[in-house]
Amino acid sequence: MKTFTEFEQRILVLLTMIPPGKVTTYGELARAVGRPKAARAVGNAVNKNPDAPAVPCHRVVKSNGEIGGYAGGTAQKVKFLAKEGVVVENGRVKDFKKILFTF
DNA sequence: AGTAAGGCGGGCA
DNA sequence: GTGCCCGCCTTAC
Repeated sequence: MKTFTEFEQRILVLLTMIPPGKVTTYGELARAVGRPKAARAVGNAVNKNPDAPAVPCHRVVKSNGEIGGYAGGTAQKVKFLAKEGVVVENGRVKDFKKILFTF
């Protein structure tokens, strides 16, 4: 078991709460952990995501609706989202606000 | 122990 | 809508 920091663990848990077909933002996650300005830290935690399939890190997008980045490639991220019913256009989530899941 | 980098956010011109 | 700045938090080497 690697040294999972509280922060990381918190993010991972929150990610698992995200229902399929929905997306959240780094800012929301940061806010959920009590650090609304820790969006970067969130991205970092998610990036090191130990259980990629178990933790829907691909369901995390930027605050402006952009896909953001992905350790395996944004294309892969979009692919996964599309499979879950999330439509992505030109690197941005369609109806982002509508499928945005907030804690 | 200190430094660098990171899958960002928000505000302003 | 675009571009630029700074700020914020954490992890890893």
